[in-house]
Formats: sequence, structure tokens, C-alpha cells
Amino acid sequence: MHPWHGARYALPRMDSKMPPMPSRTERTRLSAEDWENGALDMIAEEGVNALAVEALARRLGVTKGSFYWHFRTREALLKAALARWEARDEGELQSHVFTIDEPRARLRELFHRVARDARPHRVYAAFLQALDLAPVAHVMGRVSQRRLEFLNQAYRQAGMGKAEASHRARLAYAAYVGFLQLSLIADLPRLSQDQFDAYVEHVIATLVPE
Amino acid sequence: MHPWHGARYALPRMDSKMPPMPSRTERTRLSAEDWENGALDMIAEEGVNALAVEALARRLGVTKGSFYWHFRTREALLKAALARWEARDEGELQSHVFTIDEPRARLRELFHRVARDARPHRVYAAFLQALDLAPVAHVMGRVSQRRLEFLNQAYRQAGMGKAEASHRARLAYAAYVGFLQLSLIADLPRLSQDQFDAYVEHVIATLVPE
DNA sequence: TGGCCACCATACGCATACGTATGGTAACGG
DNA sequence: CCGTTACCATACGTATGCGTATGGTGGCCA
Repeated sequence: MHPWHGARYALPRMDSKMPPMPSRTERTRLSAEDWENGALDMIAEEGVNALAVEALARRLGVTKGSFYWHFRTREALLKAALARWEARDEGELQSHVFTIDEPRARLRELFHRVARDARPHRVYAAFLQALDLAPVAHVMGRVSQRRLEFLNQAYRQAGMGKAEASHRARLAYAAYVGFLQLSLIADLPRLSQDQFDAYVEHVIATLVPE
Repeated sequence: MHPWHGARYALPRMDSKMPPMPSRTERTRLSAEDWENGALDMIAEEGVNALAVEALARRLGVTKGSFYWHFRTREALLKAALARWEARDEGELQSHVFTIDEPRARLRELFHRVARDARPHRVYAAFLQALDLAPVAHVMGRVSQRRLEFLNQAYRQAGMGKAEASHRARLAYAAYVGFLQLSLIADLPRLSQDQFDAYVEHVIATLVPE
């Protein structure tokens, strides 16, 4: 009997005792969730192509035998990691940026948030590099759709017409995605912190109305 | 004696007779150039990861034995294809867009050109998906640098200050790259021709001064 | 016209990475 | 205290794709 026959680990385990949170630093036994988080870490650091089960097993201090108890295939792990990331990402958007009422301030906050810590965007950039894989393209399609809709709504509330808001949303989102891509080109000269801040201000001045 | 010991095929062969242009449709013998063009076609259609020597050989109607006569390794083919693409791309930019004097018209022409036929941009998009490979990142760095410089120069000639022109150039280029990425997400609803034209006009109105 | 050379086919070695089969062990309930 | 179960190790089978070794053939030049 293997757990991936059912959906017992699809949600965080609300078991009876809730053991003292192993937190995955000391040597203990693993759950499917640990594998998914490890996969996301690995993807953020080395890309989707580098996600191999034996490499991830070494990273977690175990062997393949463990992995294939939790997941049927490598693709199943990838899909689970994608689902976890999507849920996490959606919660992030919902809980922080959505709370600002004034649409222009909301847009400015969004750009600033993107600018500050690039850590959360590494996974996004890594997935952008793997759009040839069907499961990745599928999730990225949904996520992009949501973000485009979010931007569109903000621009409309800022007073733009239907078509203009749609176009501006697409432009702003493309600028975000493109900037991520450019930052992946290692041979391109990096921006200093000051230059980066000035760039963000320029983007806001150009893409946020008023 | 193998040709990749020298650079005899680095430039198009200006041989004595210049045979009646086999044009690579009927069954004849191959040159290194044929392999490089075939590689670029394959990259445009299926991405860099799908570039395998046996698959490309089948595509060209021969076997591996042929390939390893022309190239030492798969990576050598990739580098040669990158070099060919870079030269071709640079010539394109030089011969068409650079000829327009008025900087704002030049920018508008650039955006329109990008908009019209997406064929030349498929290779670019495919390479964007393979930035984890060092040779790809290297060439993409140079190409992006040139294009950024081109945009920067146009914005400066249009009257912008030094910093603003630099930022606007980066924004415009990021918008281009990001739009390419978004068009790769198969699960995202496609733009109709009219919507696309309207989007391009919006981009021009937003990013081109005056 | 005969030999040389450019180009190609075939067969093989080898590394990587997925997935399977099967046995082992620690923890927990009875 | 014993057995079941959840989790893990080890060994193996297999597919894929790169690169090598070696022999074959058609066209061109002496």
C-alpha cells in the first residue's frame, strides 16, 4: 500500500498529535511535503531540468527508495510541486497586495514588492524556462491569467477604459516577465541597487497613470 | 583529416565552380552549413533541448556518422548555430532599422517589425528558454547588450536624458522579451490580429515619447 | 581510368537517469 | 513484547543519447 494511491497527503496533515515539527534539518523521516518543498528549492537554484530524483534524494539525505514510496514518477513530483507553488503564490497575492484599496497605490506597491526581494521570483523564473513541459505551461497559464486579470482590474479602477486597461496590464506583466528573463542572462552587466531603484521608479512613472 | 580542425567552413564557401545550389531539398551531400541551418530550424520548432544529433540526422536524411565528420561534439554544433544566428540577426538590424533617421519613427518601425512576422523571433524565444547553458547565455548577453544600446541611443536622440533613456530602453526591451515569453505559454488565450495590432499601438503610445 | 578523399553507414561502448524488485528497520498499537 | 506498517536501502533492468571505430561509396583529379 502506497500513499499516492489515495489523496491522503494532498492537504497538510491534520493528524492527531501533530508531532513537534521536524522542520527538515535534523535527520528524520520524510513526508511527501518534504519532497515537494525540496523540489521547489532545487528548481529555484538550478532550474527544472536539474530536478532529478537521485540528486534530490542525496540533497535530502536519503536514497531513491524513499522517493518512489511517496511518488509514482518524477512527473508526479513536478506536478505536486507546481500545485504547491501555485497555491502558495495565490495566497501571497491575496493576503498582501489585494488589501490596498487605492488602485494606483496598489500598482505601485506591486512594483515595489517585485523589486525588493527577488527570492520568490526565482521559482517563477525557473518555470518560465521550462514552458516546453506541458504541466508547467498549464500552471503558468493559470497563474499568468490571474495576474493579468489582477492588473487589468487595477487599471480599470484607476480610470482606464476597457481596451486600454487590458493592453496596459499586458504591457506591465510583459515588462515584469522580461525583466526576470534579462536578470537570468549572466553575461549581462548587473544593475546596482541605486540603478535598480531608479529603474523601478521609472517603470512606475511610465506604467502607472497620473 | 576532418574539416573542424581548421576553419574552412567558417565562412560560406566561395569555391571554384559554385555548384547549382542544392538548396537542401533533394538528396545530396551535406556541408557544415546545412547542419547549422537545420539545427536552427529544429531549435525554432522544438527548442534547444530537443536538439539531438540523431534526431537532426534523421531530419536531414542521413545518420550520425555524417554529423561527427563535420562537428566534434553536439556543443560545437550549438555554438556554430549560435554564431550563425547572431551574425544573421545583427545584419538584419543593421540593414533595416538602422537606416531610419528620425529616432521616434525608428522606434515605431522597430515595434511594428517585431509585431509583423513572429517567425524570426522563435529562435530568440527558444534561446531564452535555454539560458542555463553557458554558450547560449554568452551570445544572448552580447545580443541583448547590442539591442539595449540601440534602444538607448534612439531614446537619447529623441531627446531623453541619460538616465531616463537607459531606463526606458530597458523597459522597452523587457516588454519585448516578456511578450515573447507570454506567447510561449500555450494555455494562455491567444490574441486576435486586431487585438494584437491595438496592443502594439498602445505599446508605442506608452513607450515612444511625444 | 584508377586512386584518393570527402562524406556517410553501421555497430559498438558508455554514462546518465528513470523506474522496479525486494529486503531491512524503526516506531507504534495491541 | 510482538507484529504490522511506514519509510528507506540496495541491486538491478532498461531507455536514451553522446561519442568512437571502422568500413563503404561516389565523384573528382592526375
